[in-house]
Amino acid sequence: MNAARTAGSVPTTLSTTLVARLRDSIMRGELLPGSKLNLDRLRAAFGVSLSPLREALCRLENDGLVALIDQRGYRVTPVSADNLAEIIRLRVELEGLAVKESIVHGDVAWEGRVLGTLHQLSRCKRGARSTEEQEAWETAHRAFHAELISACQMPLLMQFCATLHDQSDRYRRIFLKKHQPDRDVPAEHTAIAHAMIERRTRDATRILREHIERTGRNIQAALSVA
Amino acid sequence: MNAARTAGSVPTTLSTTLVARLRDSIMRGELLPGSKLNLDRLRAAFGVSLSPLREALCRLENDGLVALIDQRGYRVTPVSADNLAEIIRLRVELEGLAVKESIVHGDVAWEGRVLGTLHQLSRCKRGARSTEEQEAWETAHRAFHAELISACQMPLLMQFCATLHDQSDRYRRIFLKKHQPDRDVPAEHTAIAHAMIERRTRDATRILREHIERTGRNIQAALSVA
DNA sequence: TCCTCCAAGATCATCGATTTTTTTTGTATC
DNA sequence: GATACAAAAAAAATCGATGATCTTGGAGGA
Repeated sequence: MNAARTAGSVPTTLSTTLVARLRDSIMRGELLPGSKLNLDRLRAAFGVSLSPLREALCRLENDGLVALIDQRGYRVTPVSADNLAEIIRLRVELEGLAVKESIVHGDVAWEGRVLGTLHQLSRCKRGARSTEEQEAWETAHRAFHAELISACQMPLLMQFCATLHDQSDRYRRIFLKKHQPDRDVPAEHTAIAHAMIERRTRDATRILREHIERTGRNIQAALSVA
Repeated sequence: MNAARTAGSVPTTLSTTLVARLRDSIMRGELLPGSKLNLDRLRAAFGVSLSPLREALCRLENDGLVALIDQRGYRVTPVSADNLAEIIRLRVELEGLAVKESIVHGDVAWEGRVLGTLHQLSRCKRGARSTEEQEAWETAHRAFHAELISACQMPLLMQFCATLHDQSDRYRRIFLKKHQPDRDVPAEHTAIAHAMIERRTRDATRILREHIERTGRNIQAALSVA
């Protein structure tokens, strides 16, 4: 899963391109949680045939963004407080484990990549005006978190983390649209990166946990109002 | 994922039926790890068209049993010592977490279901002669492990565990085909079940870990010979 | 003898149309 | 006015065929 995002190669098939386009629509909340996905309308909207569309949707199922019910088509995965709570809980557990392993196995090249993505992220403006700036921040943010755990030498774990991260991002992007950052997020990112590079395992996992859980609480608050 | 297996409803679409049939073929090792899956031959072999076949394969990707490469078709997921090691490691971590939560949230009905599946498992003969008996044991074994963690109230975690369990089962079924059980597996199952019901969290997680890791070591041994 | 390039065959990806199932709508009955 | 049934419409699932891409094997040249 996340093939279109993690693979370095250029997407060559229509299906693969569609996966990315559909994912963006869902992540941005254009396709609302729980809403039915009419295949014929989607087909027309994206200008493709049914085969690649079905395949793309099937691949999004891996990422937990859509769900298929036999004879009844696809729906965007619904949101709920319970579901969000589990995502947060699992992110803490799994990213925590991945961070520990990354600290053990990371070499100098990895340290460089972590600082590199941190720098790129710092150059993006949060709460940006334009959509492009916002997208740039999202991409950089995702890349940074992926890089932190990239040295853990556990591909499956990295995949689980990426899936959970995507799902949690969807909640954040839908429910914290107008939310002004109430805390110094860049400082938190810097703190995590340095703790990891300096092999302060306890600090790294603690800061990461607080980082994830605080975002989770903010979303929960917005979710319970809606 | 694992929809065909976990859902109580009867599979109604061709795709859903195909998922189960293909899964069995891969789990049994009939379709060899790393082997290319020729769509045309599979289509003919199963007597279906390309559309449901592609969809079924796509769904098996979720379970990590096949992998798609653009313009180059599907392959059965290859096996490796590293991959197995990660599966074992993650099973210990994730099932361990799920067991703890299940112990916290499990009620009397759950205790009953655990003992029920344990009993059914005990009535199946391991290392059975016939294929049917072997399949019956596999099904009962999977159901037992699923029931242990069914009270954890974390659907995503249960899904992760089911996926990892399937993958680890594939290794066991392929590489321990002729393997005679070298230990008292039924006693281990009984010990885990009772530890959980009696809320001895430390015992439960420890026995489960040993259970998983010992099987893992046996497979690793067979794998390194092959 | 070995390498490179090209054409033929095989295979994957996509399409438009058909079949099957579900959902909606309209009508008759209680 | 509500409920049950039947027909029509909508939608999903599947199919067979076409177009695009990759792979294989052989001819030509170094």
